Amino acid sequence: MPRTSKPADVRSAEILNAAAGLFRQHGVGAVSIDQIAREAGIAKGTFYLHFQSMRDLLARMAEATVTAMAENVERVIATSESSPYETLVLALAALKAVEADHAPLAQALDHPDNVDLQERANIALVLKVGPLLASVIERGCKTGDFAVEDPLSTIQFILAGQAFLLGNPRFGWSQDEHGVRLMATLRLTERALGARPGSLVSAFLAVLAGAAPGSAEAGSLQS
Amino acid sequence: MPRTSKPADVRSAEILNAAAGLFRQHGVGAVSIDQIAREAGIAKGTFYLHFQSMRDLLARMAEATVTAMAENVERVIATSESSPYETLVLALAALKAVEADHAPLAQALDHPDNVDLQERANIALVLKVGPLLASVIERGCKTGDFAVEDPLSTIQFILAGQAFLLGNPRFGWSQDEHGVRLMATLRLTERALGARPGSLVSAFLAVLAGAAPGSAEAGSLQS
Amino acid sequence: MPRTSKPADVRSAEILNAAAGLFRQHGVGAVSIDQIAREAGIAKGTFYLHFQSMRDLLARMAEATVTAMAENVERVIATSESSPYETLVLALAALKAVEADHAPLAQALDHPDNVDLQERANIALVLKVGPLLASVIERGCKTGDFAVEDPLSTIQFILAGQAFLLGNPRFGWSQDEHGVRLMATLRLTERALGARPGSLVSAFLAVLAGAAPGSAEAGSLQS
Amino acid sequence: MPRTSKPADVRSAEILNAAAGLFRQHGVGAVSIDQIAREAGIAKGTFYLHFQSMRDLLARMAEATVTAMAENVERVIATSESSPYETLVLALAALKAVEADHAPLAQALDHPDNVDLQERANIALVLKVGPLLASVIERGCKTGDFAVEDPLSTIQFILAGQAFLLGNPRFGWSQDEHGVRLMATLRLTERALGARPGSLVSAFLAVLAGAAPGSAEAGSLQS
DNA sequence: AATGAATGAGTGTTCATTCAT
DNA sequence: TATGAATGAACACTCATTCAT
Repeated sequence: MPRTSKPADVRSAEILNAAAGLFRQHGVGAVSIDQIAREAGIAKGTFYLHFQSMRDLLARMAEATVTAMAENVERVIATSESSPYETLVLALAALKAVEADHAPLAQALDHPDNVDLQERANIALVLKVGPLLASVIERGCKTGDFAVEDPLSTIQFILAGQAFLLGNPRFGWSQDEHGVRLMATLRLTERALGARPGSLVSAFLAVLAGAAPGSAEAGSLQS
Repeated sequence: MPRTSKPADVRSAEILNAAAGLFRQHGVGAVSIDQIAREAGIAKGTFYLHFQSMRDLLARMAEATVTAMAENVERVIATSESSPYETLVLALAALKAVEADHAPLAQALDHPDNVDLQERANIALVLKVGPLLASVIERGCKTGDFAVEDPLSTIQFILAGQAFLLGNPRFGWSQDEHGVRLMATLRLTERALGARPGSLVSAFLAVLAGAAPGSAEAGSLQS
Repeated sequence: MPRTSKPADVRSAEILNAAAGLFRQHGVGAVSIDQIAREAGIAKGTFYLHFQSMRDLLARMAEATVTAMAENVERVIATSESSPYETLVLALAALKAVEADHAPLAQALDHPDNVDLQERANIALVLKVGPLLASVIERGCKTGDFAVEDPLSTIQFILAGQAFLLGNPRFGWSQDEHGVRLMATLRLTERALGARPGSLVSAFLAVLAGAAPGSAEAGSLQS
Repeated sequence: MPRTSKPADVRSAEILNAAAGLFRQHGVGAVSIDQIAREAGIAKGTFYLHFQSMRDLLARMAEATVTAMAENVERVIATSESSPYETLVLALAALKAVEADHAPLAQALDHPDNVDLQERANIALVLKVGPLLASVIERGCKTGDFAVEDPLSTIQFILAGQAFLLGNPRFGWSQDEHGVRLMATLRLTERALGARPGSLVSAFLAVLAGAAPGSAEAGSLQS
């Protein structure tokens, strides 16, 4: 009822945050625009001043998340002065960090019902982040750390498998099952990249033990 | 209006088939129970005699599909007398065959809107078919054809990556892009399984050149 | 809340009547489907079981009204054994009678806001009833009672003028003003049809004084 | 954003014109105040500085149109030195001219959805222009050119019939059908006014053949 | 006199589910 | 078992109007 005017981008962000919170609690499919407006402290009509439709909201939320992820990864790559091994692991960890930073936005993607939203992000991730990581691998190929024929296709496959197998809450892995699969993923990645056996695994453990960028329990990108 | 009584399982199968056809055409989200009932030639109320809800229908449809896939793979494995290489490739081909044979049920999963349904199937696939293929790999480890520490986790990751990266219509890969990623996937699989370089790729090409195994012997989904 | 099932045509008629009543009170533009459903004692969803949309309702209501008018006029013409003069006047009176018979359906057209609805009826009236009356006039031309070159165009013009000038509540004529215009209309019609001066006027007065078919205060067709 | 201040009547006229243009394109029912404001180059709030509501806008637009028509007719009558026949025909032509000159305002009334607006104009026309033409007819009665008892009622009926039957796009007359009805109308008018057979028809044809009077000298609606 | 972001009641429509027959 | 008319909560979205600036 009190009429508070705010810059468009601030309002958009508030709505996006309100929506993300509700999505996390109930899943995208169970949240109405009415609820979002209420949560954001605005009238229903105001929602439509900033978003064309629910679909529009979803798209923009997914885009914002992946953009943040790509930016994070890019920064890490540009900054890193370590070996390709560690750069790759740092980049993967940076990906995970977005979930902590952009909470609850990123976490909204976790709900079992949000497959649609999650998928948009995953696909954009494979397409946007894939090339970034491929460049790291190519560098590794020159240094002799890696040996792959088709870095882009390979890393995209790995991102896809990881996003789907480890990032999907529906599998309902126990912590142990998750750990086993994470290790298998790292070993698979080592082999796929033609890296020295154990190299990525140890680099990953080193990062975990070290500055642990992003989140302590790091391990999966999406979940 | 003609009141035809049928055994419960026959009716269920008819409804499932009617639904699959509509899902393929319009996507799950755009199909109402009204339409399904009409397509199945029954009254709306009758639908609820056989399915508790739309959610129930979706779950059972996904389950039926994956069950058929698992049965197909199992049959291939039990029958095959070839090397583990070829058995594995035959099994993967049998998996794909279900999509062709069990149309329109299997194909319904292809529609962009049906991610939810598709995912249920993919997850069940990873959980059900993964162990079957893992057993083939274990056999290969004993014969020295493969060398992996954790066959189950590894093949599950690969199934996941493949299901997501190659099975998802939203990526919109061109035929070329698809081919590149398929080859990268096979090479990645070779390495991940510790197989001789080129072995899987050539086995796969051999199968392709051969009798296109799998599709011919496929059974019916609802049987 | 009590679930009462009725034949489709009965329900349709009930809804039509409920709608007509509300339209008369508030005008078509101010009546929501919610209100109609409440008035008809059904759930909102039930409305859509019988009418595709509000537009559909309007169209069917207008059609029903005009159909009744045309049938009334046709019956009068078929039955009448009087002179063309009287037949014509009787037919015009029968038109008016529909308002009494089909109340409140016909009266709904009276509200100032219902121009759209009213117009559909008026147009259908001109097109459907025009030819019927034209046939009477043609008969009159042969008997020498009338003398017109183009009976159809002429009577359609007269129906149009009368529907608009006398049937439109927005003019807000006083009873006197209305009477003056009615008489002028009759004299104009006499002349337009080439009838003997005073003939129609007196026939009209005779009908009024006689059996007064339809409604006592007859005089205008639409209002 | 540029805050341009203008006299109230200029702004009103601009808004009226903007609205008329949109009404013509989309029909009154499909035009929002948002659109009108945008078209007029003002903010939404400014609209309400000049018009109380949409209803108000419609009423004033109809009034403006008819006022222009009445002024046109009055000017013709005052100026004309011809016979009552020709004066009458000239006046009727001047009426039609407004539709051409005051486009898009006048033409907005032509859209099928704008019946409400059209009607307001038609009614005002009958009430305002009717008396003007009646005076011409009265003059004609004195000169013996016409012979009518009640000039006002008669000409009002004729205006009504003509406005409704010939001015209503919903009838969908073909050009031929329209022509037939126009001629019938003229003959009917001759008879109704007691004019010499053929007199009006030939006067009308003469005017058509002449300088297409009316359109040239028409004034501006908002002036 | 002008702005335009904010309001919120209101709309038409859908559809999973129920239940009297 | 089967029917299908009836239900009604829920939904996305619109738009005339207000008011703080």
